[in-house]
Amino acid sequence: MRKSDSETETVALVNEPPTMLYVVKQLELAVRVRLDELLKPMGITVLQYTALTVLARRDGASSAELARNSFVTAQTMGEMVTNLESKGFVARRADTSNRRRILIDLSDAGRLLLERCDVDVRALEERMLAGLSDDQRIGLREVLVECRRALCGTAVNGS
Amino acid sequence: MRKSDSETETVALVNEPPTMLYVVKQLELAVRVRLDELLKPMGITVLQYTALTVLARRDGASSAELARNSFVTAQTMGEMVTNLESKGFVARRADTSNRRRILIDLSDAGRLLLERCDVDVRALEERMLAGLSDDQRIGLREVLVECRRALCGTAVNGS
DNA sequence: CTGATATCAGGTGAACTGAAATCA
DNA sequence: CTGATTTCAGTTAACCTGATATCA
Repeated sequence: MRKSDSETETVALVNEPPTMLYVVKQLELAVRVRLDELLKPMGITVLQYTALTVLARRDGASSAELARNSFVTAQTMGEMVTNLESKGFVARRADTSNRRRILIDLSDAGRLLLERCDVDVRALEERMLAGLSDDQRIGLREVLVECRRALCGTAVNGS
Repeated sequence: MRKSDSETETVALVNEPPTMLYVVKQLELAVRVRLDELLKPMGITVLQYTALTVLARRDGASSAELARNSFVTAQTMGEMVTNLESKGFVARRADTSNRRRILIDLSDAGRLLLERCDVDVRALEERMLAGLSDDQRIGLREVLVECRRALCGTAVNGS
């Protein structure tokens, strides 16, 4: 399994290339740092921003649904929603057809915040993809979605 | 800016596809959860494991170097190294040529731990890539590395 | 009764800023 | 003196488990 032909001149401790898992992590790490720099002046964290963007595409979701989508427990997501609510970016609303559920909506302030971030976030994404051809961009999206699906059996959208 | 042609039958709030930044994050999220399940029985966290794999390829690095490689502050990395040292997975060693630096090495226990994780981590990676052709795998690595480089100007290896 | 949801309580690992000491 | 490294102290956001109440 482990090939030992050390062709490179580097330190021969482990001369295999980094794993794909590591490369994925390194990219996400770089994205997170840049996104954090961008969002800090806006008063929200990367995770809060992510939750807001999910709500922008799935308005009226329950806290439990958001939790499943983000791979966290219902308690954790409940705290985050409370936090976002106290900042005025989301509002909770009772579900008339099911009194145990509490639906979550973006507030106008939340929508405005996302719009204000939009330009900078798009610029960041463009910067990340700058060295790629159109075909590479399309292929990258497909491949990332496929990898994600292979790991958890769910679509990125959360269905 | 906001196109209003609601062709789909879903909630027409935002019918654009998720951003690439979001897809990258979702994949890393899925990887982290699976890796966490895998590493928990080994007694280390994903971040500790990552630090160990970096040391396996760059033995004798300083805490500050590791911090830069992982986009965290020197304080944070210092704590993590202390943690790993107390578990016996790394050892600190004085730099004879520069007394302010403290070099960090994997211990035998640390190397053994990585070897014990290796099979499961490789299986996880293979699971993630299962739906991809060889060409797609090669292309994915190149593209991810290029995206990372575009965001921070450094090679994945940390030079 | 079972299962899903929400929430409270308590705790932890991981990150930050600020400040200080050491040393090239 | 400047800059890099390490480390101490305090704080925070984000996550966990466990327990509890509600409701379909």
